[in-house]
Amino acid sequence: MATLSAAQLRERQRDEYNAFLAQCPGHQLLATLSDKWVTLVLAALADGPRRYSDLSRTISGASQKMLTQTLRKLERDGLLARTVTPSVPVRVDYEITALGRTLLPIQQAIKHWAETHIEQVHRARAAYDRGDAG
Amino acid sequence: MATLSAAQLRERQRDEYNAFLAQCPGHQLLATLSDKWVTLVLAALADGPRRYSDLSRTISGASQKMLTQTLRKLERDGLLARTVTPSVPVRVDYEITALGRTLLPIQQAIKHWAETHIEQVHRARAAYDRGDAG
DNA sequence: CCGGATCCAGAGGGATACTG
DNA sequence: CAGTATCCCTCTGGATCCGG
Repeated sequence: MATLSAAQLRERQRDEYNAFLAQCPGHQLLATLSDKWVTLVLAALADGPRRYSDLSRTISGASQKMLTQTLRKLERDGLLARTVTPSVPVRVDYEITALGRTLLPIQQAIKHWAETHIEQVHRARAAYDRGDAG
Repeated sequence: MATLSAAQLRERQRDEYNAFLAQCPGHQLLATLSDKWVTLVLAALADGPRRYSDLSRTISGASQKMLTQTLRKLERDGLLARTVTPSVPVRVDYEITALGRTLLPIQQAIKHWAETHIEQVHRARAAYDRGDAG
């Protein structure tokens, strides 16, 4: 019998690729960037430090779970800094780091491409949905 | 009673934001870019046209469902072109479009940032996971 | 005030079988 | 060869309650 069935082989290759993806820097960045709330958080912090509750109000669509989770992830990646002031009700401030700031131009580039080409994309979609072949 | 409970208000704001996201060009692009297979497909087609089965072999981790779905989405967005040759076994070729090519520099920029800064991120993560506060 | 823990629904992704 | 249709399962994201 063969060492591996076709299905097993495919599965292994998929696993290998997933393992590769987990290592791939580009994909890690993409994963971060495309996170639903990351862009908002970074944008909110671009102007200066903010308190948790402040962010929560600004990014009003996010549940605290998601906001906290997003902030933790960004903090872990060194993209923003968390400062706890042990006053009586605790006070927590978040601030974008130098590393985090280097990400802003990338976001701008993406935004720029998107704004420049989105109409072409929309036209292509409209044509496709009409059933145009050429 | 109040017009809206706090929960209802939050829900509405979340819906509004989701609606906004669906319209936001930047996020649409991010959604495309961060799709698990898009990068691979675009990269595979950067050198020239390819047949479906060829792509399937190159991107061996993807199921046909995912490959087809990815190709369809990219075709719909006008990022690549699909050519059907009605020979006896049907032949389908995929080719990147001019619009699709303008995306490659963005991918490169992302890749570049990632490769340049990933070590800082990894160090930050290691420090964070060790429990370093500062 | 900040956020951890738990539970739950819905979307995304995959295996398999079938069609032109 | 190049898909389409179906079922299933994991994984993300959100609500809610609880603790420091």
